[in-house]
Amino acid sequence: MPFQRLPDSPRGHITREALIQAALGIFGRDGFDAASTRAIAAAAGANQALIGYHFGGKEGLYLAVFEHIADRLGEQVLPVATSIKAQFQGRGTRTLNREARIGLYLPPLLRLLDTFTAVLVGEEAAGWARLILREQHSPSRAFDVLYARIMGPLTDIVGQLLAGAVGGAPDATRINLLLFTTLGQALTFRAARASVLRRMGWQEIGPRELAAVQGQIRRNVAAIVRAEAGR
Amino acid sequence: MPFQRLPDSPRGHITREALIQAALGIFGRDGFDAASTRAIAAAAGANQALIGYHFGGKEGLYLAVFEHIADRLGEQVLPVATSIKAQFQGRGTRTLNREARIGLYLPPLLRLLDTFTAVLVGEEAAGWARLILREQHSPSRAFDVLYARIMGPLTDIVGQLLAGAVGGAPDATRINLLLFTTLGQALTFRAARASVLRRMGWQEIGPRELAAVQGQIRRNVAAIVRAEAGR
DNA sequence: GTCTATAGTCGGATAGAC
DNA sequence: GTCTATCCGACTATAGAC
Repeated sequence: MPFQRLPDSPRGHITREALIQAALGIFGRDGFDAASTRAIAAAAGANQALIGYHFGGKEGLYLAVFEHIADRLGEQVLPVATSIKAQFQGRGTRTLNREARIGLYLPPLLRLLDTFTAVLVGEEAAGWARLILREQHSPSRAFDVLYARIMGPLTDIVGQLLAGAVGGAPDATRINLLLFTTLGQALTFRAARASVLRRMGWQEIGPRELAAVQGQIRRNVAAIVRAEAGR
Repeated sequence: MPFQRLPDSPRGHITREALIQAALGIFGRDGFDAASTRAIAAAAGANQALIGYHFGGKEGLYLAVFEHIADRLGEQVLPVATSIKAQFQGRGTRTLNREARIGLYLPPLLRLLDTFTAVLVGEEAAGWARLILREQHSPSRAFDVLYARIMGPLTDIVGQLLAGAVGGAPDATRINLLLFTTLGQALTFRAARASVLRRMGWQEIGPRELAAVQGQIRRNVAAIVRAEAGR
């Protein structure tokens, strides 16, 4: 007996979503402090007082924006990540030799990094980046949301793949250093974007440039993993 | 006949410096928008109206802060960089074989990266980072100052060392991709600091942690360079 | 749930005395 | 060069009608 579930009070729900969407854009463009609730309300086509009603205030809206970011990021990178994870469920690595380990774990690692890089330099992440980097500098409750839902699961999986490829415990310091130096290779193209564009002479990081970046990261990570596995 | 040179109007000069110093701290902690000229003046022990007098306004002070950052960064990384550069003045790379190139260019590259990493994760860069990352997202005139005086020269030298080690033109796309993926390995530990600390279980990135990071980056870059030079 | 109106604050800039 | 005093705009939050 299939029937359409009614969203609880449709009007309010629509307003909420519009405000979050607008806030994402304005917070992302101007940063938390420079963004005004007036501008957000205007962009959402909603009344400024409704921010107080729906989210309690500017900070509450900011937190709701991070929930939204976590949703979207989760949709984009976690499916790839968890499908890979499932593939290796409960598989021991002790029995494999060096070449077998690399052959098994490196390809999915490189695929996951491709996805991560694409999301990171993509259009949509531009606004998120400013907010996320702000949280990295002075973490608030929003960082907890982000870490629990995205950073944690993501680093877990990349760490497991790295550990599988080079051998060792997934949470050992050595693997974690490998992990962050690996992710950092992609992160630069977002965090140091202006410097990259200026030196490269690029106007944007479009599909062509993305492919070049992904290729370089692939080669780098392959080289690193082979070197680290070689002892 | 040695005599003390009088700074041009001593009082004003002292006030200027105090304001810049205070602004560095407050802009760095709170960001440009959240920082107030009142708080900066208070921290400097100066009068709020003097910001207008000396710098024309908040934005002028912000720019002056970047000049200061460029000064300090220049003192910390450029000496190492230029001493290395002098060492390779006018040296051609065509005549060297693979092993000779690596032996010649890799060690100074790794030394320079050590310095870069140390400065980046160091205490003093904490405040700068927020401001610099903001400029990477939406570059203003302050970015021009920073790029011309620091990022440009630094990337030039690292690019030359990489080009020397793997062979090729220093400004080719391939070298530039190598360059940014290399620098990015250090950048993460500043830009994604909160995530690093949480996953690593570190309280701070002190001398011990810095050494571990530097070691990993050394091994990574060595592996990458050897792989890239190998064709 | 949505609106108007406004209270209450705080910010950057600046005039003008010293 | 430095200070006090103040202007004026912009902001967030909220009271209260609908």
